[in-house]
Amino acid sequence: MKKIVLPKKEDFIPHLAYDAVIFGFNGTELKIVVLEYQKTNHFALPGGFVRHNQNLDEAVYQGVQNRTGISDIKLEQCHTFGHQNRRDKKVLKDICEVHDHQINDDHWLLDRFISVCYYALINFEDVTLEPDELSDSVGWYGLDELPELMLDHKEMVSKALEVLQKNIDEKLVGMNLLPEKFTMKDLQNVYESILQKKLVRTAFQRKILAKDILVRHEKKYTGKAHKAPYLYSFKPV
Amino acid sequence: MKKIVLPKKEDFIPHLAYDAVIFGFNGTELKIVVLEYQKTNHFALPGGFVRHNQNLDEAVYQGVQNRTGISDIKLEQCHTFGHQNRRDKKVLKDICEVHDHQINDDHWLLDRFISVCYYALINFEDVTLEPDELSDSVGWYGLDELPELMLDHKEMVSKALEVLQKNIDEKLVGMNLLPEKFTMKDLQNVYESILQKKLVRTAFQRKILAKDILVRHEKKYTGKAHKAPYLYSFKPV
DNA sequence: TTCTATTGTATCGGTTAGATACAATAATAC
DNA sequence: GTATTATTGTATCTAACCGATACAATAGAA
Repeated sequence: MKKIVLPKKEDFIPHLAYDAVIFGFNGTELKIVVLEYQKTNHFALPGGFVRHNQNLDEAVYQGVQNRTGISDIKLEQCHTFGHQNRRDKKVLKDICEVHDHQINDDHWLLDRFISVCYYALINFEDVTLEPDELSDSVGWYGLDELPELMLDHKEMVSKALEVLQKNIDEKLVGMNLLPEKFTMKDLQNVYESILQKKLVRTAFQRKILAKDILVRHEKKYTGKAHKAPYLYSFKPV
Repeated sequence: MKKIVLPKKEDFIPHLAYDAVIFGFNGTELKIVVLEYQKTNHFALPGGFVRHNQNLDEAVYQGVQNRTGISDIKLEQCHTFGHQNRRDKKVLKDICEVHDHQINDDHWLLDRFISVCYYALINFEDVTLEPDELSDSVGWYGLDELPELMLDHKEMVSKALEVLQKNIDEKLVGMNLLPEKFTMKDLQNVYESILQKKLVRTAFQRKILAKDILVRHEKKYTGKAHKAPYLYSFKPV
């Protein structure tokens, strides 16, 4: 295994980290990005540290891009986790050892970290996940099939979902979660996946149309034995 | 002037601070707590640092108590401010110099800090503000009469107000912003101060009564020449 | 007794959401 | 070609909610 270079203590703000909950939708399912650290069986949200000469927002944006290959997304803050027991020396040591680094108990990476949690919502068919050198794999996991996550990352996922649900209307407009043209059912699937509940079809359709944010196009013939739905796209701003 | 002891670098997490926007209401006006640093003409939100052996939440709670005398309040997180230019060496030097400390440009207090902002809502007649040794005074300021605040503290106030407005219904129930018994008009004043807009009297009354969270008591005779309003209290949970 | 300001409540119209009904329709079965 | 089936688009009914308006009740002053 190629020996990687550990982040240098002097480059980063100590005790401060970020983590990101990246929600993706592919037309059917809501999933999130989870990294697996090589040969350790440890799973985690993509996260990292903030450089001394970096804005927090930028650190998160660039870090997510480096660790997952995902760029050009809008990340929003959701909560800062600051409990003093959010550290796990064993996990960090495991990860370092796989990469041929023996680190002492007082190594800065094993310190207590405060972590600022961000979240984003994207179409997961628009991106190709590319694990960085620390990670064995980076993949999409459904919310019900998450592996055991490091530290309080599970709690971060819950918090991020809560915030996303509250902001669903603003987050969805014009976002390319769906292909350019989509049916009303497609859009309802997005809402139902995020809100994690069934919506009333007729009321949903009426509500969305009343917003006056969609343009109606031709019908979509699927070959199924029933009326073909119209295709819509978001009105350009 | 008594020479105070500066916080010791080794006790605290470097580069990490908190600040608190404490909203208070006295039956008429919404105000926030602002500290004035002695003889410097610098004003700031109550804030401080997090000890290595302290949870973030606890640091904020204890810090607010130490710096303002306010205890027994529920603080909630609203945003973390992490722009790299949120530092102001001159202001910090001024404050230290007043207390007879000459500090160098590379002193840790002059570093760049990431700050986690919290907010709370209390009845400001329930507390006696007691400035700590760093502060000249600690006082309540109306949102329209705020002095110039340090760094991005003005932005923190805006953000906190925004979050408070969104959560007003949950924040108010059972909170002792008002005396034990109050009139509907009193309650409407609270809402109007926080939302910063006039509400329709009849609709407000109907909405609140429909919630079924109030107990109606005797009337309140103020001596004015008109119908006396009923007094209410929050239903015990 | 009259007057005035405020309070409590009712009513009307507009908006929104769930429930229900139903016509339109695309492809299949016959 | 006709009947059948599942799905879609829309209309209608009802209940909840809110602003606007109206109005009776009333405490104290004039």
